[in-house]
Amino acid sequence: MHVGHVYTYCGADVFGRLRRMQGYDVFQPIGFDAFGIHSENFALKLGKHPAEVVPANIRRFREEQMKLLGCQFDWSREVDTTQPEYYRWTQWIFVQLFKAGLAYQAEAPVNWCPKDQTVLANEQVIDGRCERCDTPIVQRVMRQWFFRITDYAERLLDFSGVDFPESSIKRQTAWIGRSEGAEIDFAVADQPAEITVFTTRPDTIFGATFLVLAPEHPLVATITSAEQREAVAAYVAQAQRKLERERLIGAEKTGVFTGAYAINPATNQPISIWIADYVLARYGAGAIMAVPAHDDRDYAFASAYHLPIVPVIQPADGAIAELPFVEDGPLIESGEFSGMSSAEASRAIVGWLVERGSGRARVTYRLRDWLISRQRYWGPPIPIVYCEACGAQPVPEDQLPVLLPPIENFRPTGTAPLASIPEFVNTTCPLCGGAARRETDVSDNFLDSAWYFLRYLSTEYHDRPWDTERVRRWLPVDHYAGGPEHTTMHHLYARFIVKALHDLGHVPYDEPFKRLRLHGMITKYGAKLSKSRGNVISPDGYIAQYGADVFRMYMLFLGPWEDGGDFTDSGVSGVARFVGRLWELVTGATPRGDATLDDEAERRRNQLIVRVGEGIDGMRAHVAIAALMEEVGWLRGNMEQLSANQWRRSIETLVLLIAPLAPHLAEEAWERLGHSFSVHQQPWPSADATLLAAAQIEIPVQINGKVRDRILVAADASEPSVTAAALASERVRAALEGREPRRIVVVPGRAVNIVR
RNA sequence: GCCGAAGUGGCGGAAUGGCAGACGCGACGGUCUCAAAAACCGUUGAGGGCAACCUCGUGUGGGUUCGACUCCCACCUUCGGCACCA
Repeated sequence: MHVGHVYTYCGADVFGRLRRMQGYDVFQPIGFDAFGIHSENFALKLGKHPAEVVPANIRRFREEQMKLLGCQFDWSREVDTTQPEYYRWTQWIFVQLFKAGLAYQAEAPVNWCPKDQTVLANEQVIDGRCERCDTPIVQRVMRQWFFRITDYAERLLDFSGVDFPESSIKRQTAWIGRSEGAEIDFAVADQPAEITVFTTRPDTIFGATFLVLAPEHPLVATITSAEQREAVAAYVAQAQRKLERERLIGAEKTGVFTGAYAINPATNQPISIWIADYVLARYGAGAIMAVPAHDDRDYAFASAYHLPIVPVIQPADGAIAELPFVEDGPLIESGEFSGMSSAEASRAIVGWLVERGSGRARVTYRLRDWLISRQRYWGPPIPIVYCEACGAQPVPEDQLPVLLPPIENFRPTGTAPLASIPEFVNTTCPLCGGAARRETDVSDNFLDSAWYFLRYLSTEYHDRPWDTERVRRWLPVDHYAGGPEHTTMHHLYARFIVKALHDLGHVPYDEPFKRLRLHGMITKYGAKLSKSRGNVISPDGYIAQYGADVFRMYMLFLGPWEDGGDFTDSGVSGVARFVGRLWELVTGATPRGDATLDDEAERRRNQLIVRVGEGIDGMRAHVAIAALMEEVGWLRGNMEQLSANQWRRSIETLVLLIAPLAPHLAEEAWERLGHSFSVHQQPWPSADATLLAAAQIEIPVQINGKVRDRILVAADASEPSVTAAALASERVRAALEGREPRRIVVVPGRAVNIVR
């Protein structure tokens, strides 16, 4: 555990504790997501077995670290995703999706991590590198299991019912990447084949002067001419060897002619068909119509290979366009469509293609189906059995879980470790009883975490994954505290799984999280905390020295929770000093002062309730802590002017308000004040709105926007009386230099501005 | 290149149209002490003035407004994300 974890957990805990005091039933669960490559690699590094390392780590994490933080986790409902009673239901979800046709097997180009020796989902490739080990990813064609998350693309774009940060919505939307356009079929000249392309610019079809297929396009071999066969084969082989990253970033456009021609359905002219790696097999149709006059990439390619460039769009102002001209504009050289605007022409041309049966409107998504298989050991076996006669069959639900067998050599080799265990592989078909083989891949770690919020509620149930009544009562999650790194992975997957389970009748709602709040990152000298950088900071020493309460508050005092911050321990002493002063107020003698400041103290007390509550509610505990510090300072300085009753009222409020932030201190203080256990079961103090404002307030008097004086007026003073008071001020009169004000703006309760 | 967030003292930050710099760190001065630490008290945006006070000041340039850190436009910088997505 490092200080980043403390920041995350305590930020969420302070919020949860406030809500509990505010009278909500708060369920704050915790669990361990300990399957997956990360845990397995860690075990490999230690030369131990994950089944041994994981429980030991969980124990240390829970007993020696988490429990010291003072978070109100419900440990009785802890989950551990590596336990059979948990992953049984992960497998059950797989079976539900399989039965619904949402899990399927396909031969497809996939991301392969050569170091981890497994495939990865698209979301788990960061900048062309493995999300876990940073190794450059290569493409491989393999038969793998996928979830049809793309079927949910449209619904995943709908955030209308949830309160998510704008950044999260934007990122998920961009990741899903909806784009409207058309599919257009091009007949191949002198061959029975047809090539379908996807374009967002059907209006430019008259300018399509060649076609480009991705090297992996299934028709490449079919259409290539005998003369070009060798060159094409060489190019395809070369493209396969390249890392995806190199293909994407390579500035130079490369490609090769297939020797074949297609007919442009708009012009009826033959156009050459090329293969180039700037066209991606996994997007759209894996093939494009190239319009070099109106697309940067096609222009670069056409220039490099001396292909024809035909402008068919004009700038709206009629100027001669500098090519490539990628904006919209009126069509030229486009037959009956000439003169139409891009938007108008797109509609008309798609209509015309539909009539001829050679095209259709089409929406495409950048989102890929979720690749679920992993050729690794440490995960839930995918619950599928292959039978010669009956094909792929799900393991019957009453036979779940498919236990992960304890094996010694689990080192990844590229083929699933489970495949080396005949006792595991060989089984019988659940349908016909004949000999069958088990699936030997395990499922993606992100599937484990895509549903745990459902399991927390019903950890004691062994006959069902969750109790419907409890789901109805507690879910969806009211406040989900997480990291922005999960935006296009965990959050997206969880939303998908819940929507799928909803459609299958297993949960009554279709968004897992109502309110999402993202925490910022804790850095050291501006760098992310990581073992490889050697800058991981453990909270243990700080907690031992200052106590958990001081450390919690210190971390949150860094600034807004969503901003994170750079960890320097230079400010811990300030929080420690504050806690010491508060403690003195609680334990010191009660003053019997003259009560002259009782009214002010009461007003401050009410204001404090509002400030602390609003600060915590907005995940800005630092302003709540600052307000508490101010109040402690004020009480210390005005003891002699407060009655014993008012003093006690103020101190008790202070203790109640600090309870979410410093739970241990507050409990002890509460007891010292003569109350019984527990301060955390007390209601959050309510502020009396009528006491928030003072009878007399000080407001600034500005002249031309510059503050020249401050005057004391009644809070409810009328405009004319405020004006009169402002003009009566010595300083104002001096600044006016005898001139008549041209205008006087009175903002009730805030300011007066005199325009000279 | 595109999308997003942010730029305020020496530092973390506060103020979301009305007194810029709350609160804290650091620094400086003081009390206590043989001394130091701790604790406590005070000062601390820049410049000017003996002083009361004055001038400037929230990345840069423009704009809206009686009034702008806050709203609008353009730009610069930093961070995060996406990136040949047709």
